[in-house]
Amino acid sequence: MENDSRDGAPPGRSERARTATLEAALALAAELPYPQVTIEAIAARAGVGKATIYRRWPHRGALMVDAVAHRNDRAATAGGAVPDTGDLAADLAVVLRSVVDELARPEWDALLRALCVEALVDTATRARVLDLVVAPQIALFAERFATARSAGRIDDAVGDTEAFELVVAPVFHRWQLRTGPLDHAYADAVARRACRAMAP
Amino acid sequence: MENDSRDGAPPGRSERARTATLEAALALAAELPYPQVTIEAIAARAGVGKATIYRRWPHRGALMVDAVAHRNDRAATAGGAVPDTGDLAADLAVVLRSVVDELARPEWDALLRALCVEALVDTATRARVLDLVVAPQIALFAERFATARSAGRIDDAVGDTEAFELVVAPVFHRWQLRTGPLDHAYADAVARRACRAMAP
Amino acid sequence: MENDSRDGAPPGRSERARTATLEAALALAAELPYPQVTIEAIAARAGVGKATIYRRWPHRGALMVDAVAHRNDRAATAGGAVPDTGDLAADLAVVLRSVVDELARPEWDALLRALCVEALVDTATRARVLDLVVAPQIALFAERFATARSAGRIDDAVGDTEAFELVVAPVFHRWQLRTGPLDHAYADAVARRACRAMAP
Amino acid sequence: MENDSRDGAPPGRSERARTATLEAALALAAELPYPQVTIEAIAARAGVGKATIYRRWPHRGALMVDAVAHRNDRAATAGGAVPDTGDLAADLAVVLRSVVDELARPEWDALLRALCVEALVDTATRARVLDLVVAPQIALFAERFATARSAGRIDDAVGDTEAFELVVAPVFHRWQLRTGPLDHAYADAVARRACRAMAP
DNA sequence: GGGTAAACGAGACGGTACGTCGAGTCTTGGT
DNA sequence: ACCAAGACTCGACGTACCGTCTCGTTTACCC
Repeated sequence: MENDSRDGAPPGRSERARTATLEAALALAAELPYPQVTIEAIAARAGVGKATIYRRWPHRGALMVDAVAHRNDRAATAGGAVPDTGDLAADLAVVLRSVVDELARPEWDALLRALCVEALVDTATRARVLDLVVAPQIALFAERFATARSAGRIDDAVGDTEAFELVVAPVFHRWQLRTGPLDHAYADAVARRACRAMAP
Repeated sequence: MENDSRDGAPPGRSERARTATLEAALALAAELPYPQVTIEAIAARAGVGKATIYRRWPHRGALMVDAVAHRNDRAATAGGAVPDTGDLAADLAVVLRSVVDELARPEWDALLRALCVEALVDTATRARVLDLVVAPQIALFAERFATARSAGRIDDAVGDTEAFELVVAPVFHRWQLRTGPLDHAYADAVARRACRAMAP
Repeated sequence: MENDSRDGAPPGRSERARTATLEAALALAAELPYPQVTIEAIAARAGVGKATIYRRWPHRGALMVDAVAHRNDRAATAGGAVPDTGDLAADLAVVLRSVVDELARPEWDALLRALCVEALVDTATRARVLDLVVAPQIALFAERFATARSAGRIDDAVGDTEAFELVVAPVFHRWQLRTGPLDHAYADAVARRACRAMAP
Repeated sequence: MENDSRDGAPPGRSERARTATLEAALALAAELPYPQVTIEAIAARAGVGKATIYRRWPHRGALMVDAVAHRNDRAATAGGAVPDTGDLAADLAVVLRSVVDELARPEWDALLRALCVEALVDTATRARVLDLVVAPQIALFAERFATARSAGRIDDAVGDTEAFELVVAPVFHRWQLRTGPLDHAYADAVARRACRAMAP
């Protein structure tokens, strides 16, 4: 169960090095401005040689993606699936509120910003972010969307990704550009509006 | 006589150096991966001393923001105001299509990614981006929103920023994370859904 | 009386600028490591524009030579001529002792080191040092040497320069390389040995 | 295996980098005005990173001293010991002539001037010059002085350093300030006079 | 005594080198 | 056999001066 280097790397004696590296990356991303989260600093913090890092990841971006995925493995991210009380807007509001709360925590905020930077700078990294971080998030919503769709609350023409975007994009946008306060009120408003947008 | 600096800005005697720097920054951002858009490269391309750049801008981020603002000064942003045919969804669709088209142009795509990177890395830069780039965009929509609001197509509770986010955020999200194709069809769908979301 | 720029420069309104520059150069040479005695620092200290300095001197070396000459104009350097008590060795010892004392004063030490650096780095400057600083020193000894020569204490084959070198070179050498203590005892020994060396 | 650094010196793994740096420094000092002998130029010429130089030497001065010492290691200094024909003046004249000849070679002249500049600018460097360059020279004379002393040609009160200075200082002085021609005739005269000066 | 030209202070300009830091590669020792 | 440690080359960082160049602003001289 993932005790192996992610991409079929030689069975590598030390899972330890891998874990230490990922943890160090997470820790540094949380406590330093991102440009100071250098491979050198990560290696030092992890008590690992730089070569050991380069042997496993081609660049910092790839490492950071794995670090976030690693973190998400440990804590089933945003509390698992979307609740289903029958009231779609309310259920989405609950999730968005918790998303907003997480984004308010500096570590997670910094980590996500780091991830976005890497995704913006390199296309391949962006694809990895999509697969390992965004797609799982969409999957968490998919089930609830399916229910809502069969209850006639979501237009059949609106796919899971599209629905996800209607719900999450405004929060993402406001988080990244800080066009306004990112609070529970905003989460509620977005949930409500998104429901209307998706309605048949 | 061109011996004037921007807006009574402190020092800058020669506008020439300023302009050359901004143009060089734009050109390099368009043709190189962003990490290679170094101050050194910009200075060389602009035929300007590094010190001249550092005398005007504290870091690359500030310079890039000004470069984008400079570009927007020259080309009245994305074609000026939002059209008003009376059909809000159609009008927004027109704008979103042109936004999508612009984002498909590699130079603008690269430039915007650069801007986002800087905004993600430094809070002060993010604020500048908001003021100099995002706010003007919102302003372009504001008039149309006002009309729509008085025509009863937008809920009075939805402010300009909020409305802007409902319209633009999904496109922004898809552009940044490439969760799906970013084309005219998507622009139309988003415009339509956003209108419903904003309705009273 | 030297109230004019040294080399027939246009009648130059301000002797003040010239003097202030030279004094600033002397002051800085006395208080800073020589590499920090920059034209920029001298200009700032003198309250003078950099261009004003470059208008008068082609490089720092030329400026420093003039500065030393300026200083020597003010204070008839090492107390004027060599005494003549009839005892050559004793007379020379008196002078060498005062030379040693001067070299022990940090300002003069630093200034001379600066001068030597410039002379070592540029041939033209070396020539100027020779003319404006060393030759006058030799001249101070010449009269005493003449007396000694007619008293049969100096071989007629030994010219003034040669005699000067026999007397001063060991002190200069020891000052520059610190091969040993540079004190009155050494001054006396050198004076005595030099007399024997010069004898017919 | 050449993997050894100088004298059990702390880090330096590759002797290659060290040697290349020293040779480059010597070459550049011989062919450029000293202010152009920059660390950057040395690194480039040596095919070595600047950091590698700074890792080994704190400033250019220290590097130049080692470079000269390195050169002297390769070519047993100025032809080895002072000859001993029984005639002290003649023996010293031979040596001084070869010193004069060496100083006439532009490379050695330039190198020595560089060394003097560094010694004049920094006290610690001066001490290193003394230890690594001057002291060995004195040692070469010491043996001959000892012989001469027991032959009653040198006053017992004149130590090796003092004797060395009497012999070499005039040449050094004339070399540095060019008070007159630096040729064999001068070498002979100085040797002769120095012998008289040292006599009991 | 007012008008003009020069020299001035200030300091921005295009450059070069500084000394530092990190990237990514490679070598050495230790376990 | 693999790994931490860290030296290696390379290149960008941000700073400091270089020597040149505009700028207005004083003077000092000549009408």
